[in-house]
Amino acid sequence: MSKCGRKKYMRTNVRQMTTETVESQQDRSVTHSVAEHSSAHMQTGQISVPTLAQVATIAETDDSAESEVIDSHKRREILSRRPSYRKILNELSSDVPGIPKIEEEKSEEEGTPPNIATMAVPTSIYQTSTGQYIAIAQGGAIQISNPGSDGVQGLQALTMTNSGAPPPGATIVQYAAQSADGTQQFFVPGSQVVVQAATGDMPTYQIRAPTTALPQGVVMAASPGSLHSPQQLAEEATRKRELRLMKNREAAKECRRRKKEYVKCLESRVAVLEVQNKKLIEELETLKDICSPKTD
DNA sequence: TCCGACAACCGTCAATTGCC
DNA sequence: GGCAATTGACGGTTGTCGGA
Repeated sequence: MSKCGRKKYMRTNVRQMTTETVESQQDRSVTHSVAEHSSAHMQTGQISVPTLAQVATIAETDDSAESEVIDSHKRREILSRRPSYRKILNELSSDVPGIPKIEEEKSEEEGTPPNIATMAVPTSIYQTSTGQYIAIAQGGAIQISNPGSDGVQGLQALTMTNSGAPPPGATIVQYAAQSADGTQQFFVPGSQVVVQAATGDMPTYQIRAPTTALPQGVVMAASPGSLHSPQQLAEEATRKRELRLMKNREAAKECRRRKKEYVKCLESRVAVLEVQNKKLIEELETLKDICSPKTD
C-alpha cells in the first residue's frame, strides 16, 4: 500500500473527527476544547496555538451559561482558517510597541531585509543530478542551493549582467556535474554558460560562451514548449509535481519558522505583561498604604 | 547496552485565503 | 475563476534521556 494512499484514508477520517470535535465542543466551554486540542497534539510533538478568534471566543464564553448560545457566526469563526502568523503578529505589534514585527517579503524594488539581502524570489527551480538546486529568479539571478542546508546558508547567488526577459516557455538550464577542466557548468539562456571558477568556502562563477558540446552526464530541464507524446506529458506532469512539492516543502519550513517566532513573541509578551501586572499590584498596595489611615 | 517514551523536525496532502 | 501562498494535520525519522 502506498504511503500517500494510507495517509489520505486516515486523514479523511481524522479531519472529520476534528470538525466534529470542535463542533461538539460548542456545548461545553471552549477553553476545554483548546486544551484538549493542544494535549492531543502534544502526543505527536506538535505545538497548537489557538487562533485569535479562538482566544476571543474563550474570553467571551468563559461563562458556561453563555457557551450554549454561540451563534453560527462564532462557530464559523472558530472553524475558519486562521490568518497568517505574520498578520497575527503584526496585529499584536501594532498594539504593543515592544513586539517586533515579522518582515513582509518585499520585492526587489522595495529593497530586502538585511537577513535575506542576497535572496531573490525564484521563478524556475531545477534539481541537478547531484542533488543541488538551481533557481533562476526574476531579474536573472541564479541561485545554487545545496541539499541538506537551509535556504540561506546553502545558497549561492549570482546575477547575470546581460540577462533579459527570457522568451516564454523557453527557459533552459543545463547542468554538468563536472566539465573537462574540473569546474561546474550551468548552461543558461542566451547560449551562455555559467562556469564555476573557484570552489571552497567562497565559490565564484563566471558567464562564458560554451566551448564544447554538452558533456556526458548533463541533466537538462526544459519548460514545456512542444510536448506532444504521452510520455512527454507525463514527464511534464512529474516535473510540475516535483516543483510544487519542493515549493511546498520550502513553504512549510518558512511557515514553521514563522510559527516558532510567533510563539516566542507571545511568550515574551506574557513575560512583559506579568512584570507589568506585578508592578501595578505593588503600586496599588503602596497607594492603599498611603491612603488608608493607620489603625495601630 | 538495550529499549521505550518523548520531543523536535520534516515532507506531504488538503483546505482555505487572498490576490489578480 | 485561477493560482500561489499559507497552514492544519498526518505519518515518518532522528536524537535524547531515563530505567531495566
